[in-house]
Amino acid sequence: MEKKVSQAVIRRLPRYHTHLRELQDMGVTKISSKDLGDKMGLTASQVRQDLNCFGGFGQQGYGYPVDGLLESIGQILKLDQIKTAVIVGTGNLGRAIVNNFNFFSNGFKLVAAFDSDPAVIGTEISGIPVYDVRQLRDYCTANQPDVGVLTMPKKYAREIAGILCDCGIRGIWNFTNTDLHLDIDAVPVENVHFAESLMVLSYKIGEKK
Amino acid sequence: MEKKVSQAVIRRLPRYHTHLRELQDMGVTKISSKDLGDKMGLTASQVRQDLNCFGGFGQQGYGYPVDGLLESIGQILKLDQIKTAVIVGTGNLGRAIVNNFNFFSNGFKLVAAFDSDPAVIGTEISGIPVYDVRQLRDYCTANQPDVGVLTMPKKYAREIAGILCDCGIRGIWNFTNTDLHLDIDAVPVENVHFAESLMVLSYKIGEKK
DNA sequence: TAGATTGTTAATCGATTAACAATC
DNA sequence: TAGATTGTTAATCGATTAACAATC
Repeated sequence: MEKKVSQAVIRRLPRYHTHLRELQDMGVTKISSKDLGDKMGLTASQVRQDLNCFGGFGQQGYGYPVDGLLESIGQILKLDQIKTAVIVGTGNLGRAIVNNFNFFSNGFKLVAAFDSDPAVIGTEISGIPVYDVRQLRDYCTANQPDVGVLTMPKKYAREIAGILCDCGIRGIWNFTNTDLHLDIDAVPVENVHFAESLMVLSYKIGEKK
Repeated sequence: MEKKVSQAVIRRLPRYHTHLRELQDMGVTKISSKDLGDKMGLTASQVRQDLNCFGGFGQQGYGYPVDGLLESIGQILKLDQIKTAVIVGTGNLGRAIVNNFNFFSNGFKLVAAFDSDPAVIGTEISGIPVYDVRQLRDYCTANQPDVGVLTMPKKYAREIAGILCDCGIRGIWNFTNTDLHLDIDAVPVENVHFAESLMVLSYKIGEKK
């Protein structure tokens, strides 16, 4: 694509994907921008504008084919290109993610976990080996994982992110409730900040009072 | 406040709070909109516009007092008003949240957990009692918690959300990777959608390629 | 006082919505 | 064909940035 796509549109892409998959599961084969918009809480116009950032997936007088559009959005999101991930930190949250998160359906394969606790180093979690965090640099240099998942205490976030960037990581999925300021800003960071989310909820509740 | 504050501003409030707390910890007593903006990746102008949605916290020629501004933003976010929360679902993610998430520093007190697994019903997790999910309606009717945290499998999300709304819940913190469409849209929902976040990262990595 | 920096208005920029010709 | 619905341009709306008088 030539013209850059706005952040707002990018953040809606996964939602299109999810809703289209739902439609597919229900056996729906075509959908109009109007109906898809209603389902997602968007206007028909916005749906068409969003999709046309990437190409003309619809057909006049008909609508959009669910299967085709779902596949196209999957390709735009690169879900069809399997990328590898390592996770640093196997406390409760890290463990929850390793055990339950379906990396594969989001285009990822989790290949290794790292921790500093001797009690878990050398074990496996759901089939993923846990290595000593001191081996992180060597491992990443040798294996070139695509993404690092940060689930360790926030005080180590900068240091670990630095190591990952040194080794050529391509993206960071950050759960540490810290704004990472990477030296290399070519490395995209996606934050999942529980605390910020809950504070927003706190605010909204206050408003409704 | 009279004029409604935009979503974009609201989502930045927790970040102001976090960064101001950092400054406070470093012993900084005053900060200009310029310096705060630099720290957060915003323009000085935007910082001033944002803060002036809620009041004039600064002083010409001086800047903003860190302590005072931090406290004011805490009040805007209602962090000083303790609200109660119940969590539904004590799998890995639910357990991770119960064990590790600091509800208190975000203005909440977690009071109960619910699950359907007989093996955990009747136990405690970090001091929080786990009840049978079938008791959820009665418990909420009797105790009127403010917020429900959804960490159960997504297929139950609608049903549980319905029960919570029936009982007068004031907000929902939704981890189920589903868009909840509540009947009562007076109840705010905050989503923490891991899959959407990772898909966005997948997209961004693809762009950098 | 002079310098710094706010609060606030105006200008710009970008995103959403509306409109409609194209066309299946 | 007639009806439906897209792709796309134009209009509107809202958010960000710039500018500057007020003032500490």
